[in-house]
Amino acid sequence: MTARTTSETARDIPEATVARLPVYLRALTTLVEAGTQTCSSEDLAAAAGVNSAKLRKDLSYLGSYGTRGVGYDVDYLRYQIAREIGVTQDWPVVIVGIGNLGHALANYSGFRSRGFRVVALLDADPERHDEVVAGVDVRAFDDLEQIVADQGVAIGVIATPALAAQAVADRMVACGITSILNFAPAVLSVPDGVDVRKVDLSIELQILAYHEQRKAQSA
Amino acid sequence: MTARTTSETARDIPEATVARLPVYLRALTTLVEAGTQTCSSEDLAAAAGVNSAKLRKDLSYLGSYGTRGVGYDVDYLRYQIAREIGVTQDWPVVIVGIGNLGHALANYSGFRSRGFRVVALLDADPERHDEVVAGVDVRAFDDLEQIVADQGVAIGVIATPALAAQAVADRMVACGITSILNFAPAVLSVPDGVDVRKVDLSIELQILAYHEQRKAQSA
DNA sequence: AAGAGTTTGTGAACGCGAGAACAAAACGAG
DNA sequence: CTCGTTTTGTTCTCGCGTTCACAAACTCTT
Ligand SMILES: NC(=O)c1ccc[n+]([C@@H]2O[C@H](COP(=O)([O-])OP(=O)(O)OC[C@H]3O[C@@H](n4cnc5c(N)ncnc54)[C@H](O)[C@@H]3O)[C@@H](O)[C@H]2O)c1
Ligand SMILES: NC(=O)c1ccc[n+]([C@@H]2O[C@H](COP(=O)([O-])OP(=O)(O)OC[C@H]3O[C@@H](n4cnc5c(N)ncnc54)[C@H](O)[C@@H]3O)[C@@H](O)[C@H]2O)c1
Repeated sequence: MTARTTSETARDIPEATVARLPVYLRALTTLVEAGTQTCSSEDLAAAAGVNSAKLRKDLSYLGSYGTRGVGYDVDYLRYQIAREIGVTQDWPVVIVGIGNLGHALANYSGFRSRGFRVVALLDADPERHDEVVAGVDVRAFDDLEQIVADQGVAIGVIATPALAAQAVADRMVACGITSILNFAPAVLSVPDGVDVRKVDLSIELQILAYHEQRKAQSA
Repeated sequence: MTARTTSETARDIPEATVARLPVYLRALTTLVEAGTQTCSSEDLAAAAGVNSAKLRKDLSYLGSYGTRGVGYDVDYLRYQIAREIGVTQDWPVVIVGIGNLGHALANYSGFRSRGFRVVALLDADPERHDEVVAGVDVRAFDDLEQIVADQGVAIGVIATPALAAQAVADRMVACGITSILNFAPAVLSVPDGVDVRKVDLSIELQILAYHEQRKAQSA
C-alpha cells in the first residue's frame, strides 16, 4: 500500500500497462457478449493473449476489483477499465486527409463503439468537398480551427501524404489539439504536452520481413 | 567483440533495435532524396526522432559501417540496413478481406517502394470478385493455397472482420504462410514459428484518450 | 466452525533497453 | 610528424517491465 501523492485517483499507471488496458477492455467486451458473468485472471489473460501474472499486476494499478478465490465480475471490471482509460463518454475526433486511408477510417464503425465520434473529415483538395463519407461531409482543411473550437476536439488523426503531415500537425497543435494519431510515414515534432502516436504499416511489414529472412537463413 | 555463435552473419539483434531499423531506413531514404552524401549519428538520429546514442548502439549490432570523425555514408548505410532487414528484394504479400481497409491497403503505393509486392487480393464475398483494385483483381479466398504455393508467399495481411480472422489465419498457416499482419481486433493463436503483428487503431486512440483524460484532470 | 480448495494481489528476482560517458579512430592543420 | 578536433563504437549504470512465487482472502463442503 503506497501513500497517494495527491488526491484520490492520482495513481501512476506504467505506460506498458496503459497500452494493454484497451486489450483487456476488448477481451472483457467479448466475454460480456458471450454472456460470461465472472472470470478468473487466467481466463481473461487467455482471452487477451497475455501472461496471467502480468494481467493481475496491471489490474492492481487500477485498484482491487477482484475477489480472491472467485475472480473478477466481468461487467464491473469492464466499467472500471473503461473509466480509467476515459472512454465512458465519447471523444470527438477529426480526421485530416480523406484519401484511400481516410475513407477507410471514416467508414470504420469500430470507432464509435469504442468511445470515439468522428465529428469532421477535412481535406485540402476542393474536389473532395462535395463528398459525404459515412454520413459526415468532407470539409475544407481551413475549417479546422472553427470545428475544433466548436466541438471541443482534443484528438486529431492525420492521414495525409507524408510531406503535408508536419504542417497539418502544426495547425492542429496551434488550435488546441493535444493528441495526434499519425498514419503518415513522417517524424512529427510537436511541443511538450502534445502526444503523438504513429501507426506505420510499412514498418510492421519490414519487421516481419526481418524475421522471415532469419527463418529462411537458419533453414 | 563477442564470438560468433554459428556462421558469419549470425548476429542477434535485439527486438527493440529491429523495430527501429525501418525508421532509420526511411530517414536515410529521405536524406538520399535530399542529396545528402554523409551524415553524423546526430543528424540521422534527429531525422529518425531518436537519441543519437541509441542510434549508434543500434547500428553497432549490424557492424561497423561508420567512419570515426566523419560519420556514415548515407547510401552505403541505407543498403546495409535494407539488407539486414531483408528488403533488398521484394517480398510477395497476399491481402485477405478487401473491404474498406483492404481497398486502402491495396491502393497504397508505399508497399511497393519499401520491399513488398501485393500479389493477390482475396475476399470471401463473391460480389467482390469482379473488381480490380490497383491493377490486381480480387479473387476467391479459396484460391489462397494455389497462390501461396505458386508465388512462394510468406507474408499475409488480414483485413477481415474480427470473427473471421482466426479462421483466415489458420488457413494461411496451413498453406505455409509464416508471417501475419493482422488488422482485425482479435487475438490470433498460431503455432510456434509463425510471427503475428497486430495493428489496432482503436487501441492507439484509447491510449491517447487515457493521456488526454489525465491532462484534463490535472488542469 | 474448521478445513480444503481457489484465486487474487504483491514482494522479490531477473533481464532487457535507454542513455550517459568515454576511449579509440579518423582526419586536417601546421 | 604531431596535435587538436570530430565522431564513432562500446562500456557501464540505472530504471522499467516481466515473471515467479507465495501469503492473504474468499468460498464451499462437511
Ligand atoms: N493507404 C494505405 O493503406 C496506407 C497505409 C499506410 C500508410 N499510409 C499513409 O497514409 C497517408 C494517406 O494515405 P492515402 O493512401 O490515403 O493517400 P491519398 O493520397 O489517397 O490521400 C491523401 C489525402 O490527403 C489530402 N491532403 C493532401 N495534403 C493535405 C493537406 N495539407 N491538408 C489536408 N489534406 C491534405 C489529399 O487531398 C488526399 O485526399 C499517407 O501518408 C500514406 O503514406 C496509407
Ligand atoms: N476500416 C478501418 O479503418 C479499420 C480500422 C481499424 C481496424 N479495422 C479492422 O479491419 C477489419 C476490416 O475492416 P473493414 O472496415 O475493411 O471491414 P469491411 O467489412 O469493409 O471488410 C471486410 C471484408 O472482409 C471480407 N470477408 C469477411 N469474411 C471473410 C473471410 N472469412 N475470408 C475472406 N474475406 C472475408 C468481407 O467480404 C469484406 O469484404 C475489421 O476487422 C476492422 O475491425 C478497420
